[in-house]
Amino acid sequence: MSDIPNDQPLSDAAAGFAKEQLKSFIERIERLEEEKKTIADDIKDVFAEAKGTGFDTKALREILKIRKQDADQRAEHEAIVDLYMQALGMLSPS
Amino acid sequence: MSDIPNDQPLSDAAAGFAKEQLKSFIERIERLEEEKKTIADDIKDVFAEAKGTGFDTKALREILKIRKQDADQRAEHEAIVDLYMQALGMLSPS
Amino acid sequence: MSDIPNDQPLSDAAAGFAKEQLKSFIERIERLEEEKKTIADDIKDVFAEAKGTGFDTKALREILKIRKQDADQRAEHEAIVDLYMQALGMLSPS
Amino acid sequence: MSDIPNDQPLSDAAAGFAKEQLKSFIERIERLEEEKKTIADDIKDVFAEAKGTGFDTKALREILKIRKQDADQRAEHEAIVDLYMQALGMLSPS
DNA sequence: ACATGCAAAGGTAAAC
DNA sequence: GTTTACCTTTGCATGT
Repeated sequence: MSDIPNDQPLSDAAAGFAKEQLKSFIERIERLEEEKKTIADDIKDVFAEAKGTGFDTKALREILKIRKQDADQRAEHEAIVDLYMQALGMLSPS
Repeated sequence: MSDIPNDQPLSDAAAGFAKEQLKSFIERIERLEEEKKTIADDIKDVFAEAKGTGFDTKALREILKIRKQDADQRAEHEAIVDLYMQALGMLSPS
Repeated sequence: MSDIPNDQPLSDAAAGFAKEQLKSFIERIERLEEEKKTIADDIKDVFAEAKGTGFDTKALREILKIRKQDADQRAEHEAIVDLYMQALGMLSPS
Repeated sequence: MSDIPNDQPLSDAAAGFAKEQLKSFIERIERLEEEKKTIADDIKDVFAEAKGTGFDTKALREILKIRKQDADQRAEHEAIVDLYMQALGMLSPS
């Protein structure tokens, strides 16, 4: 529940600066959130289109999940290989 | 990495078409999910930057939430006004 | 922020009953949370013991993660097989 | 799944021993994680049961949080008292 | 169309 | 300070 830092013993210029910064951060985030929502809506549209073409969305989601898991696991396997190679001194520690 | 089953009583052409369509849907969605993740990461970066500048992220999130609520309320209010105006014949029905 | 249900127009007996019930639920949960914490501590102990024996805990965690992923993926694969079999009418829908 | 690398300059006996140890640690942890999950599920069940009886789970969680804070404060207090007693020679150091 | 249950994502807090 | 795990919340799908 803390507030914006130090607007008491600051010059008006500094306070105004912090205010502008705050406004900037807020607006940047809101802009990005908007873009994110747009993309989320696009995804929904694609699902709807696929459903309209006769595909089962539940199966589609399942496929996407598995493909994601595959990718994750590939990354994990590489991570553990690196870890072992480090342990064997075949790789310089990061 | 198995494909969709093509042992239904479909012509090879139709099966191949469905397969291409499926591939297209999957790839479109995966592409969009990637974009969504990029933006989510961007948002994280902005929060990190704000934190580094001395702002309290929890307070920032609270402000964003309030502003979002306000926006929602405004939208809802306008929707009701439109509805009334439609009912009164002051607006053409959508 | 709602409260315990209906303690206004209830007989003292009913109110007492609700109070006892509440106490019972709270205590059951607190008991379980305690057990959960004990086990979490046990896990930490095993990691510490392994580390003391010369094992790299980071590698251990990596192995555990992969084994978990394997299990999850096996379950997912079975789920999608079922889904396809349903789609092909080889399985009754759940 | 792959094992730990045994191409180090270790005797076969030593390598086999390490392998057994690793397996043991992994299995002990997985066993404990399973138990932890069981208890977490039990807790969920109790919340569900409470909800079914008409209690507001959000309020229940709030009560639990407050009681936990109280317990933590009490524990902290006792720790300080112990510390003082140790300092005064009224308690043997841990 | 609504309401409920479930799954995924994000946020928060703790552990290393 | 970074990462990881838990928990909360939200949105999505399903059924009535």
